[in-house]
Amino acid sequence: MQRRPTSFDIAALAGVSQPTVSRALSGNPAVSEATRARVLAAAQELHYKVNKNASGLRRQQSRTLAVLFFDEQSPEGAVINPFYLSLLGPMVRRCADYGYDLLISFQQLSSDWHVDYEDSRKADGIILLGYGDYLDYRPRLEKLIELGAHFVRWGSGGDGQLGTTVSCDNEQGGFDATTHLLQQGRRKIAFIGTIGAGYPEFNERWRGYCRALRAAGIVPDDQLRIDAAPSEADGRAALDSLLERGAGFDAIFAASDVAAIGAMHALQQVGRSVPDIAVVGFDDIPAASLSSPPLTTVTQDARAAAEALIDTLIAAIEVGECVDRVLPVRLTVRDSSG
Amino acid sequence: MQRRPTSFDIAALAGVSQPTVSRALSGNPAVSEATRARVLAAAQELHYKVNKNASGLRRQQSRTLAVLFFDEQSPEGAVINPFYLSLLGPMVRRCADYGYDLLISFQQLSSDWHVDYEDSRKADGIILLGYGDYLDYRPRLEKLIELGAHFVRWGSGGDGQLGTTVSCDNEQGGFDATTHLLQQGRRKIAFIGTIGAGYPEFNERWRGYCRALRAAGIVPDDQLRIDAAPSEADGRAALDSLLERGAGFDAIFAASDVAAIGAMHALQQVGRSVPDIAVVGFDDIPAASLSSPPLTTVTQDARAAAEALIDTLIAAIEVGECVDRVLPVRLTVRDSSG
DNA sequence: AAAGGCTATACATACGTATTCAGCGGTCTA
DNA sequence: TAGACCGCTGAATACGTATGTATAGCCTTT
Repeated sequence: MQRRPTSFDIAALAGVSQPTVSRALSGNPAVSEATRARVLAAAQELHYKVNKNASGLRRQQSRTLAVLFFDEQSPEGAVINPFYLSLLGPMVRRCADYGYDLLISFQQLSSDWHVDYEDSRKADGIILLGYGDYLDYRPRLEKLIELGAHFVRWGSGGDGQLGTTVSCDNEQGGFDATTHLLQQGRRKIAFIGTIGAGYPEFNERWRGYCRALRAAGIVPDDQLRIDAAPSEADGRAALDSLLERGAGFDAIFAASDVAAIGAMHALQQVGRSVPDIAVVGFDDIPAASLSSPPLTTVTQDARAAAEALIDTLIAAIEVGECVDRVLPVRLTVRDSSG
Repeated sequence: MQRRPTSFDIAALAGVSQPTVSRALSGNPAVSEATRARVLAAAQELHYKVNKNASGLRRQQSRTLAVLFFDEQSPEGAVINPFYLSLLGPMVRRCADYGYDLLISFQQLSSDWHVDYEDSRKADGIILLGYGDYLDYRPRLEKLIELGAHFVRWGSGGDGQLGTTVSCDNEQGGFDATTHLLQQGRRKIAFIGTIGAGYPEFNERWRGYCRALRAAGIVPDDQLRIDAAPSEADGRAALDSLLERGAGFDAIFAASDVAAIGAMHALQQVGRSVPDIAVVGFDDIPAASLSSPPLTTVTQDARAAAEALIDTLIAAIEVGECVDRVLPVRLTVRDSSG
């Protein structure tokens, strides 16, 4: 691998000094256009790329963003939320647009906050994914704030939140999904998803569900709500307890796709056809379109989410402004809701 | 954000000079154990972390590996093979063990090789994922070799390959899947997957399929083989043409899970039950266990694959040895194969 | 015409680390 | 006992860039 050209090589070729090269390439207005053009030509010719190490050392920054995935412990290896994985590609692209690199970390929820801490020194900013209110996350966020670190979370915006948040409009998604079912003539719509602690987004989806019902003159029935974490097994179990309760229902709105799929399986196992009992999920994970029947669900636009996260974080770093953002959602109707 | 401590701060605290700190932390044997202990204690106390920029600048290396995902162009955004995504977490962990960072890039297959080129200067080594023999990849690999870059590919090992490859035992996987179906008493097993150009792994899976059939005294029937790319639509279409041909079959081995799921859907649509016609896939993507019925498939161990990739690449970088590796596969039997 | 202001560039330096070389005390050998 | 040698540490320096400060040239102003 031949030696990389340095800014001195460019300077020599362009007939200027090294500092001028640096300024020309960084868009410093003190450099005349004629000079800049010569420098750019020379840089192009030698395939010159700024040395990130040297540049970062000098500027005292890394031009790197860290993404922290918090995965739930599972028996064999960690299972990452598919939605978060789908953010990865678009995030990388957006970062590249800004000239930032993306550093990926996977964290066990159980591990120490030390890791956040370390990442806060390696990167100019942090993106927190999968950071519900599992565990005692507050002290960790407070620590980050105390360190002066820039960070953005994906999740429920909501009330007593710490730091900046980007989220999708969970409440509206819940409303749209439920309204869709109502429009199909369903009246007894069950809700599958844990309310209260654990998954803040679920609370908002639940609120949207209730609002839609009330708008149709229906009072939410507590008999039709079952706790379920986002997992296939929980979705299955939720449906079973629903049947046990004996409360009649003609549709299901699950707060997560995987639980919705679990519920569909359980339904089919007891011989109930699925477009017959309509099912709607939330997330639009890849498996949603592969299930049978394909799952109607609330789609979160991964690219928009990724770009919003990056944009927000970089704004926080470079301009210092911190504005929460809520992204729109879209109902994707497939066969599971008739 | 308070100023990061430097090696000078550690030196002062430990009562030694800065070079000694550097040596102590990098495990240089010239440092006495007593001194090293003092240095480590001081470093711990101040939460000292080596400045990557400075270190990289001095050593002329980045201690970074680049992962290049090559995604297939799809109408809306790029769809990444779920298996590759599942490699990500384990790869990051393994890298961290070695003290390397992981830089992620997503590439359009159509884009210039310049990107590889650039990445080859930003990273000490490159991992190529999704680099089938789509397009004209040979010249690009040759360019990388010419640059003296270290890289490892995931894919089919095979014959005229360029560079080092880590792969799973596709041939054995095809053999195991087919043997499993034979043991279930199936005799007319269709193969769904494109043979020839495009997906080198598929050829190996096909070879395993043929070997298993021949071992059972069955001659592979060309009527029972249908081309299909790894997509749900192609799997569906493949099954339709299979039915059109009128060749009877009692089982299906698909060279990819997504095609297998597509085929199952098509089967169910024409009223054929799936454990009745047995279906086996390949990959064990997350959706495989969520399909209905859950899909029997050949599991590639993502963690083993990730670690093999990293280990191989780092060996190439640090020791200069390049050994191809083939990882074992495992048949995961679920309900789709009765 | 001399002083002042402005523009475009060069000079010098600092960022934090790793490494080469030199030095210092002590042990071993002849 | 002198010289060679070894184990450990410190001084000096280089990596490539970005930036504060100085300087040279030119134009304006009175």
